[in-house]
Amino acid sequence: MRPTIRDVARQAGVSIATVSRVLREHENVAADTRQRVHTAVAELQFTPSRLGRSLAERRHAANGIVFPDLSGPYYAEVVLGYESVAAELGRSVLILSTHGRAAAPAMVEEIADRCDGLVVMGRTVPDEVVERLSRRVPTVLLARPHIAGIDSVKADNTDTATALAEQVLDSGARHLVLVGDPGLSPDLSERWAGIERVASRVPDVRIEHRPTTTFDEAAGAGVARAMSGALPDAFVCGNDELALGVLGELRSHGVDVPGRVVVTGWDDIMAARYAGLTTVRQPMRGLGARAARMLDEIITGSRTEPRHDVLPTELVVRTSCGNSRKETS
Amino acid sequence: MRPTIRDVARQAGVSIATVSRVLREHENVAADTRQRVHTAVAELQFTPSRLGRSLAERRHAANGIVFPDLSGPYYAEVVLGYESVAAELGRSVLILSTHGRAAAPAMVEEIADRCDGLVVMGRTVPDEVVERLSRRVPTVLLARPHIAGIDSVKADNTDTATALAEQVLDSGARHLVLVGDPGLSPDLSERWAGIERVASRVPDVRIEHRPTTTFDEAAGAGVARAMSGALPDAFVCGNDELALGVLGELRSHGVDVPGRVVVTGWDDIMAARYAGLTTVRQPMRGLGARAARMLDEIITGSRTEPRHDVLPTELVVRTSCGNSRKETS
DNA sequence: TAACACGATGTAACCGGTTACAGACACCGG
DNA sequence: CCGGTGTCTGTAACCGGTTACATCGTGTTA
Repeated sequence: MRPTIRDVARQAGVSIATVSRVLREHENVAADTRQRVHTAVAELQFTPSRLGRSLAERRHAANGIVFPDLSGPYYAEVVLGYESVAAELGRSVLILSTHGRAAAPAMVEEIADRCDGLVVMGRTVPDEVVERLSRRVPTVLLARPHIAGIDSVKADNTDTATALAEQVLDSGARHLVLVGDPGLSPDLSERWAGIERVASRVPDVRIEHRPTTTFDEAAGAGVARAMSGALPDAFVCGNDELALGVLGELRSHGVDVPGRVVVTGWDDIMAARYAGLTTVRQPMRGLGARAARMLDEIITGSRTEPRHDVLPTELVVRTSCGNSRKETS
Repeated sequence: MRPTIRDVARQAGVSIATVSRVLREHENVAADTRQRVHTAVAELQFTPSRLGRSLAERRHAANGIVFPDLSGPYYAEVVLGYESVAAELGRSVLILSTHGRAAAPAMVEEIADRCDGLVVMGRTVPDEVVERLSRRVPTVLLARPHIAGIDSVKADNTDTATALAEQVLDSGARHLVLVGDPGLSPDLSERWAGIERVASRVPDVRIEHRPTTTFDEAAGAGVARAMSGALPDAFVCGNDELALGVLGELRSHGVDVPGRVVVTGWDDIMAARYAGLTTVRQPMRGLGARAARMLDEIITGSRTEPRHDVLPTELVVRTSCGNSRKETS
């Protein structure tokens, strides 16, 4: 059995209060008493129980983050950014991947009860769950639409969607297919809205939607295959994985990209560079890091007014749309 | 203030023991009493405190995983596999990225104190720390050399290193450069050993080492640049990121791959497919999942003998070494 | 009808820390 | 020599649950 503070107290011949004082580095402990306690701690190899301490202090010194899935570079990078700031602030990190599970709300409640603050990402649990949660524990939304009174961080979708739309239209494309279900990701509806706004100002533009149930390469390839009979001028995809799927399917059938069709993605994952994909770079780690700091502000109470941050994104033009020369940057 | 079990007891007109019994679904509680408790719970929106419960039950219902970094697809995938099994087993997941920080051992001890079991990956903390840890909490090593008495899982390095070496030598290469520091990753030394064993059986093979301090593309590009004056026949890289860096550098200088030089990686990350990189596929999620199950076996006590599992890996031949036709599988 | 078993419930002691409060003791000035 | 002040330390009451054990009332059996 692991030693407790009472064992240390007995060994040092003092009370548990004194042991606690020494460990918490309180003042007003005589030097020789402090020494005796330290010796006892060392002899017993005592480390205070995190549980006991948390219960008494009424804080966990841990934060949580909830995301739909960790596959694909996007979420992993966000979580990494989050973890690194949380660690710097002396907090452990709990993760929960909801993975489309029906039990997600219960799982989120469970994790909420283990930490002092929680970040909830995009497509994980419904708004009413988030609202209930946020009443119990400080909450920051990440890549999710605002909810009144709850902090949020997201990457810009609208401005860069505009730039992306211009790039696509500049390439001469008029028949655009938007790949990905905006119902599955709040980011997507903003992106599509931005693109449609630009498109509406140009004559003869035709926009078609192709929702997918997942956001992976297989889904992208499926869309491209289904349209192989009547190709549009452009596949504008909701993320890079979809776009890479489209691109792979087209290229394997000898379709000239960007000559015949242009393709764009979103996120700028590593593979996008190697595939020459035109896309939008998001500050993935920055999102996680910012969320961690905002959460800390709420937890420590250094800020009380809610904040809604939008981090800038950047259009990255490569060969798949609008840049004829080879590029690997 | 959040309601406690005593508030519920008062509201329902019963004792806290009865409330606990109802919540834990013990038998021997009268139906109407149970009903009253449930009503009180609902009215107060009571949820038991995880801390109080953990303290009394002396278990956390949480597991931890420690890894060096989450950047790059490898660790993210492993963590994902781990999380999904842990969630299935009803355990929350704590993550800790040591990130080369000097304070890593202390951080690991901290996280160890928050969970019922811990997975420690490759290059995070020294063996003596792991041994101390494993005396306190069930531990599984992942992608780390065995330590007597401590469970471990890893992907096969030796067999596939043999296959890879044969592939490289079959391509005609005789002057091989091994990129990546085996001191930084236990996996690497096994891979290099396997390759050198094969090479030693072929006449006139010359092997050179080029350690790098990191495992990213920049490091790979740096090595290729440094050798541009006197190119070897093959760059055999410790992971895909290094290989992609090498490949990018070579191609941007018009070096013919695989005509003039062949390049191989390890891991089979997504970008490898798009870059046509010959590499070795690791069951990344499988590693995480297996570790989670092994840990569960130790925690529940369903197994007491240590186990050392090795998961199979697979050589994936693409254009960068040994396969002339285009491939995107 | 008394003895007994058993089901339902409460009491209180844990789990392992923190900390308010009180007490003991030494030293000071009037 | 006495009251006041300040330092050091211990007692005990928390934090919020679980559970062994005691208690009480009822139905069953000899």
